[in-house]
Amino acid sequence: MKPPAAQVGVRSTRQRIAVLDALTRLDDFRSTQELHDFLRSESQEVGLATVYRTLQALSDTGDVDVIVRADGESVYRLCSRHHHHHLVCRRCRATVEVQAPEVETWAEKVATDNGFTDAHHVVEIWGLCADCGLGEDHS
Amino acid sequence: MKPPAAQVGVRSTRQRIAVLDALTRLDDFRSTQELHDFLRSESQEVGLATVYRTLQALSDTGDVDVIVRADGESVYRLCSRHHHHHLVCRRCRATVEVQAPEVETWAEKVATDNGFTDAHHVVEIWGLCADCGLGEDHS
DNA sequence: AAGCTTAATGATAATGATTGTCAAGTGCAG
DNA sequence: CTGCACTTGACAATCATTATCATTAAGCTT
Repeated sequence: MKPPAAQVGVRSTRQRIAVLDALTRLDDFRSTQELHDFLRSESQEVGLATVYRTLQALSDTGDVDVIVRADGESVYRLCSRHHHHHLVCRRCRATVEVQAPEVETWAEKVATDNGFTDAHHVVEIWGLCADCGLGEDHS
Repeated sequence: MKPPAAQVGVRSTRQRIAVLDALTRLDDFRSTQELHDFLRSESQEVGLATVYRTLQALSDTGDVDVIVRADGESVYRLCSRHHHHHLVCRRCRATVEVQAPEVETWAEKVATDNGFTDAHHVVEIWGLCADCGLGEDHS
């Protein structure tokens, strides 16, 4: 009557291992497309849809951090060593990574004080970098 | 030589007034599409593209707050002049406004230290509010 | 090792939010 | 009132992400 249920569960595939390995080595927030390009640059053939699916699964299980950038694109990073933020030039897109222990503490406190749990935060600073801000003249 | 420059600046149009008015009455984070639907439900005919443009302009001038939801969609809400941040429940979307003088100072310093000028920043804290975090069980 | 069940993959179409285009409309200084 | 630059709106174009579905392969079972 009952078919002999072959198996149930998550399988370990070449593709998943490749994505996880890439995340380990990149160690920074990357979009799905970037991860996909990176894998291709190493001749690791993994379908784009599979990268999407894998990242989604990893984020569901909490193995990777996800943040949604200002343009709406999601970026992923292996959970979760040194958390840092970004200072971005709104003109040339130059990016500086910023550490901010005090902000981490502050965010955690704000969340706790308001009864929130399991809090994450996103901090982005936009401005004009030294080069772009020189002859700048906008109201 | 110089053409008699009819005018320069932002104009007050029926559409912009309608969007602003809708934001005033809704008083909560709404997506562009939601705003557009709301306007149509009141027979306020405003093109979708115009709603997008208006919200974008308002966010550029700092008249509305923008946050990017977890699904990548941007949502807007009229905001008071004073700069503040948000603590948002990722489940029920309850929002708490947060003041953070120390973060303002920090962001300004980070920008200046790196040669950036005219800096703005966005700080969002996501978590589970007291209600939603109660029987929570996510690995 | 071979069979077998079903999760996983990948090529591609579909979706949905947002932006670009451009002819037609309109606020407002003169 | 007039003219022009700012705006609008209908629709095409983008672009990230998701759905589809036939094919491949992980890993129990025998």
